[in-house]
Amino acid sequence: MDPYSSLKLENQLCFPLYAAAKEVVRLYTPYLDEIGLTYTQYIAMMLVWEKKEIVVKDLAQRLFLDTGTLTPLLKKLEAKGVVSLTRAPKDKRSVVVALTPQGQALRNKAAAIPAQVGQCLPLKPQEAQQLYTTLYKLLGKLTQ
Amino acid sequence: MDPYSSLKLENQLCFPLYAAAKEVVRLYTPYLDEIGLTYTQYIAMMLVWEKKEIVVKDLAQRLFLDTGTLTPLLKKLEAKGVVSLTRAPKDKRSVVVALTPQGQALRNKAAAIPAQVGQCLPLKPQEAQQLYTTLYKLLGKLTQ
DNA sequence: ATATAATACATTGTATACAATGTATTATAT
DNA sequence: ATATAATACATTGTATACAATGTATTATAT
Repeated sequence: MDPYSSLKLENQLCFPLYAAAKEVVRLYTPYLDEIGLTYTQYIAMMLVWEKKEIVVKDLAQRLFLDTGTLTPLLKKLEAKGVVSLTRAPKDKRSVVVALTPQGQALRNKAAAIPAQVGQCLPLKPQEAQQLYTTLYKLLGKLTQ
Repeated sequence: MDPYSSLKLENQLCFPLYAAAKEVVRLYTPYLDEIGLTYTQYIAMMLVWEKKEIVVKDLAQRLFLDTGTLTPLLKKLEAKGVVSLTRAPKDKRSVVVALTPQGQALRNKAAAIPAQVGQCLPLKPQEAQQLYTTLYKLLGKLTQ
């Protein structure tokens, strides 16, 4: 019996998770390139598209990212003109990320991406559903 | 019917994958800090521990990483003294990553980590198994 | 009312991650 | 045998990702 078998890469759950996440992000890249977003910018925009306005704190919480990542990323989105950044009048510590007309226009370009990428994901609907459920369960437990 | 529903973060499979991977890596960090490795260094060392010697090309293939990531990472592992890097005599384009005595010693320190982290992973054995299988299926299809 | 704590974000420093490009070596076609 | 292609790795540039720390603002305790 190999005393180190638990240290084998193939016996780790973390590794396929890490690698699959990277490969799926890479799958998005050519489509995202066309609309000028990175993957992280894309998931941030998804929340802005949905909420129209969202405070950095909430964005950070929903995306599991901290301000060290978000602050520079949001400045880039602002530079592209797809969001505006303003201090909240009620609480000047907060920064409101708001959708601009250009950001709304970008949404139309992005609308086709989920279907395009989805077709490249080689999972049956039931497998995808199960993966989704398990991952959210994991996420919920890991971040409480 | 919302024409943008597919663009909602909560309807994406990629997002929980991306976020869960990050959170699981974060779960490793305190344990890896104790032995002075980053997560990526750790998965690289797993292959070195298993193979004793492995060429950069094979390492890249197994880890789904390219040389832009691996070259500097391997130089850091070399600086720590846990691997040696030498050009292969048979093919001077290849670089052989070999385990050193210090690298072997590090393996003993690392041996406890999988069990420690495993206890923090809130999944039943059957769920973990299913997740593992689905992720490898996904990886296999994505990288062929 | 005011000192203190907590909050929200910004900044700094370190470490990936990868596309694009460069370079030395080896394999292949003729 | 030699020009050309392919291979393996290195380098450069851009973009995260996050721990640690700093700063302005707000909440709280007394």
